[in-house]
Amino acid sequence: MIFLAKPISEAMMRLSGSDVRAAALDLLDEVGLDRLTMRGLATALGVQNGATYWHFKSKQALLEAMADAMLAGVADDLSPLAPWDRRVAELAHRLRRALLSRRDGGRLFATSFFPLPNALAYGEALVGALLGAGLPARDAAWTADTVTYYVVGHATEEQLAAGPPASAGLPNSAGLPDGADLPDGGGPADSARLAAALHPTRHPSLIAVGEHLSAPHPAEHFDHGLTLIIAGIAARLPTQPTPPA
Amino acid sequence: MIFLAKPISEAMMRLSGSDVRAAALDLLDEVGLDRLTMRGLATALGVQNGATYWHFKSKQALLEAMADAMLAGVADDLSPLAPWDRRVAELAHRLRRALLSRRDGGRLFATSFFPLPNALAYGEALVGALLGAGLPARDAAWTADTVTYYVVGHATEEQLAAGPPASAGLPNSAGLPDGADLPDGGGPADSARLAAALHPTRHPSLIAVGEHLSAPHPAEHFDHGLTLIIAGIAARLPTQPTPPA
DNA sequence: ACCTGAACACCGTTCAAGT
DNA sequence: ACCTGAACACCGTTCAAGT
Repeated sequence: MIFLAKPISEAMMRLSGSDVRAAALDLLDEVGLDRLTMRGLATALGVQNGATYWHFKSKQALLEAMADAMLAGVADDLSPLAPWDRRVAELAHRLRRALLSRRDGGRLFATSFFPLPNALAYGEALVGALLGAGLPARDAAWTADTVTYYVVGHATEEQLAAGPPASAGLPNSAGLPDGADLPDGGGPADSARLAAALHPTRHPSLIAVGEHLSAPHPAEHFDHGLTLIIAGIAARLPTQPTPPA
Repeated sequence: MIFLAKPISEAMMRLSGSDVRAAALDLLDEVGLDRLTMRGLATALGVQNGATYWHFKSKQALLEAMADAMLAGVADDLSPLAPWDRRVAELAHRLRRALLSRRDGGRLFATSFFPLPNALAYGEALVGALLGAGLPARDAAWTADTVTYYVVGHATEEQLAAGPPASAGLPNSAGLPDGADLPDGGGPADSARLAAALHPTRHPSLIAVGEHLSAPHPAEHFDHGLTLIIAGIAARLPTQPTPPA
């Protein structure tokens, strides 16, 4: 009993940086980004308030580490012989999946800064695919930005539409009845608010497309825009689209 | 003197909701979104702490009002006879300009919710242009989303790259020497950090496009992606692109 | 109607001191 | 090396009471 290699209980265990990061990601799923607090994290870890600051110098540093951890594996084993457009689509889908894997993951990533390892691996693979398609350096870099803005923007909106019960109002909403009533998030409330704001003569086009303004099938919605962007890339490729004439 | 229609000094004046909103937008320019505080706003207005809560029920409500005020006029006088692609480009440029008109305007808009009047007017004009191009309802609605994600994502990144001295670290950085040393923001520091993180064998593509990763000409960078998206829209139009064969 | 004064329930961060 | 205890300097929000 005395020389157990790993203690069974986690209580009284010393923390590692990745313990802190993992607990922070779990807490994020529980409470959302706006309610994620260093004090709450310390409580979840069973330590005192300042303890986490030995592992991360600031909340911002922890958030960046969380963002990058969320992207683990996004660029792994990407088939290098697949055509460029399939590789781009695959990377976009993987980034989307990574961002959706945690509550408010899109916003978390968006407020982070760039040069962390998994984000770099994603960028490397994406730019590589675009260079492979024949784009010149400048176009490859800038096109990668366009794709990434789209993926992050889409994921952020999707998560905002799905789950603002705990993160919409700022930190305080203290006495909510913990309602897990609605099946799929906050969609219906949002689209009702939107419908109420539409005006028959001022917003004829919005009313004409009405039902499609709040997309109930985010995956289809995502693919629509992604396909659009990839079509735009293809249309500008040096040689490919129009056979010589 | 006694019956002056409008008092000369603003001191002791009662506030209107738009006074509060305007002061909040000015304060945003001064301190950035992360340091924008209800208490600082009250101080700037020369009133006590809780005074602003008579005009806006919460900080979130004020932020939404600010976001929409920032968009004032985005959809005004849009030439209805211009071709669809010019109208889309014009709207995208106008939204960009609106977001850039205030510090952290992109982030402010992104964390806001949708159905406010100026945002609706923008959406109406954009969807109208896309319907006019011949897109079916669903495609028009979803394509408008794609364009808007791009514009907001781009503006957010541009402002993040340009000005994080006051909003990068969370609210506390108390004792900074108020340095207005660097000419154009924080660009060089960021690209140095990025260059340092690049690894010759792990990131060959990123290194190959190196100089283009941090774009010094945001307007060109913006147009690149916008043109790409518009080309993607054109490529999917029901009839236009390929003459019958 | 509009604001003050004062409180309530929080925050992120630092840092001597302990082990 | 890793954490405690306690403090510092803040927050958003509410609300009786004033005018």
